[in-house]
Amino acid sequence: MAQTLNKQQREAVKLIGCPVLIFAGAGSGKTRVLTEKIAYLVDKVGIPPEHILSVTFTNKAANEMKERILKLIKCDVTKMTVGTFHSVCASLLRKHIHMLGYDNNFTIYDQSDAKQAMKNVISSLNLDIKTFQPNKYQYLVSNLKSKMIYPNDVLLTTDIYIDEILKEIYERYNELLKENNAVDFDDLLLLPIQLFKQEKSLLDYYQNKFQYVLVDEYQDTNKPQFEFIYNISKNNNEITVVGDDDQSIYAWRGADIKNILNFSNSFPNSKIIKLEQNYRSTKTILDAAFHVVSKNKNRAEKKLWTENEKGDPIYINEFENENKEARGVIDDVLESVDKNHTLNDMVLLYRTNSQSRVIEDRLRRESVPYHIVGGVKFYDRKEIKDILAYLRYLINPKDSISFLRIVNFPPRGIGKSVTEKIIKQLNTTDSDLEGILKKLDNLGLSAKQIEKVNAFNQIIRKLKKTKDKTALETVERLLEKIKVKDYYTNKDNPDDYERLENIQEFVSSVSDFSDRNENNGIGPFIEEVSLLTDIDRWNANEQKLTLMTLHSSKGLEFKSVYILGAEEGLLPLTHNNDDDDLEEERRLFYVGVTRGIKKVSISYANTRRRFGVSSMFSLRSSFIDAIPPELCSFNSSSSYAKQLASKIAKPFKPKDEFKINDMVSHKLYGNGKIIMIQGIGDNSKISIKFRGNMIKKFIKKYANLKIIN
DNA sequence: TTCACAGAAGTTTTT
DNA sequence: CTTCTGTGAA
Repeated sequence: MAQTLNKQQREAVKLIGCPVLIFAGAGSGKTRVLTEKIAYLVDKVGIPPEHILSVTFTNKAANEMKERILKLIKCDVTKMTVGTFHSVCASLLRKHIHMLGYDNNFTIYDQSDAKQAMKNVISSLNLDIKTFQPNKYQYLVSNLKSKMIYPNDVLLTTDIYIDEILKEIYERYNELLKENNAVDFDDLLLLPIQLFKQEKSLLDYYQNKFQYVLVDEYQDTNKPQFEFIYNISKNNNEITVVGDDDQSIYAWRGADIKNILNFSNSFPNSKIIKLEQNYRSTKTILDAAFHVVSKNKNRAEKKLWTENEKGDPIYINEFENENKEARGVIDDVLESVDKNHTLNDMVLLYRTNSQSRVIEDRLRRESVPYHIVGGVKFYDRKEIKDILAYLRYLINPKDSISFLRIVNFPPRGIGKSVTEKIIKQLNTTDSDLEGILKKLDNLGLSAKQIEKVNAFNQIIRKLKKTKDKTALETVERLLEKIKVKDYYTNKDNPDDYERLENIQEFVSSVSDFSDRNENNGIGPFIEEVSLLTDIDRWNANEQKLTLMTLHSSKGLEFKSVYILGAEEGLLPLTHNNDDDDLEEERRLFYVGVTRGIKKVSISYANTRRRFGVSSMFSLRSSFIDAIPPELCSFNSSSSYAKQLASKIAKPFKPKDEFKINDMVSHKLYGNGKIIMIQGIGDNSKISIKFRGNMIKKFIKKYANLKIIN
């Protein structure tokens, strides 16, 4: 990174008084420009921090931005509003959503909650769940919302045709959410716009509050996001957006490339600045990436350049199958670690989350520490969602989705017949969930059933007393009350052990939250958790190898980048032969390649298992063929296989560092002695005798045992 | 009501 | 190959 700003960067920083669009290519220092601009606005122009709104793509980026501003100038960054669209909108709604008939303690539904809600809607409309798949309808509704098409807009011109049934489902879904005092991710963006429309004074307030607006990754904004910032800044005209049409990779979730391409029309008298000097990558990497993306018809003409060296060629590696690919790539990673790289210099990128499995298996065998971004997210795990559901229900007693999740978990004898009666009452009368649970008499329940529901009510009532304590206290009390640890300990399912560990990790994250924040009740905790993305939990400084999807890698950089599975049908991933889709895949590939600083390796496998069984032959990606061969170094399968043969000749032997009679320590149970080992490798089962002759059996890879002397 | 088992279905990408 | 769903027995 250059020490001083170049001419265009400087211009972008200092240009105020009109809307500014910065076309910033990969690695051109756009985040730096945004940061410097904010510092300039505060320090030189004299705009108070509280009048600045800066929107980033992830919470992580927001935090980094704040830190970087602090390094440049002295100011109170906490007064500044820096965050993602979703988090900014959420905190706005916390203050004003009552104007729309919700309570300010509303719950934010993530997509699995939304799916559950959709499922309830479809069955309450007596529709066949097989024909009207909740998944599909949730997707359809979300798509409509992200285009700001409402139930009453029966449009034949859009690509989604709203028929009567979709309309009814859509309407009923919205009603259900409102009855639950809940919003989904789309509502988070839509409701503020509705508020602005409805309450003119509120719009005035925010126009006045946010005198200067900055937006990062502008190419990936959708219609509601555009409306949001447009409303706020249309009078002041003090707005700076940064984006790169070549890196637009979220059209599938409603991001509208027109937002960036038509910026000048939306904001009159705007100026455009182009940042075309790349400070990140080698000439070779840039050249290769350009040759791929320039195949796109739909793109603004531009070319990045760099003063950096030519550097290594692009390494193209062919493998027989996905297992050998994983092995080959990891061998290369380990070799680099021996030379001049550390594990966190490198990243493994792939198109679909499911590709991580084979890689993980290999990494575990080699005992390489790694971290996966995405996939099954931590807060999406069943055991964590259950606990969160309790917390959410404590805050928002109208939340029927959370209620249904916890009313019989851990099992307390409240079954389908009871919950169905409650839900029916909810759907057919005006009373809300809270009211129904207060008087159970007229539900037609047996005395025993009433007793059980009251036992549940009792637990909730007791927990409510700690509601205003710190999140940590509430969670600890909760775990104690519902005896969830006992529930998982007493069953003999090997997965349950991992569940316990996750709960433990959850508790430490709550504890961490309580330490970190002054305002540390369960409300703020849930708010943070529901808007946290996986990348926010990722620590780039840890000595671990990072694995993530190409999508997640946007905005990051690594000394060495591996792109796996570059095969036709996988990257590009094609479901139909739409040109627009192919162009987006190409941009995705472009994003991946341009993450690299020094070295980019691309690999593909000749056969790849999908759905576990069927092995199919695959062709190498056309994206590879778009890179001029003189920029590449090819490793064909056969020669690579030979190289490998000499290296891999020594048979792989699992590292079983545990022996019978070893003393080991365990996070939960303390110290104990190994009395039995069944099987070998990571999946072996280890029996340990702890204090008081308590014997527990663990799966090695999950147990996290440490040898003690 | 709960648990266990069998069968079916499913993979883009994420706030 | 996994994860979810539905069915039947205790």
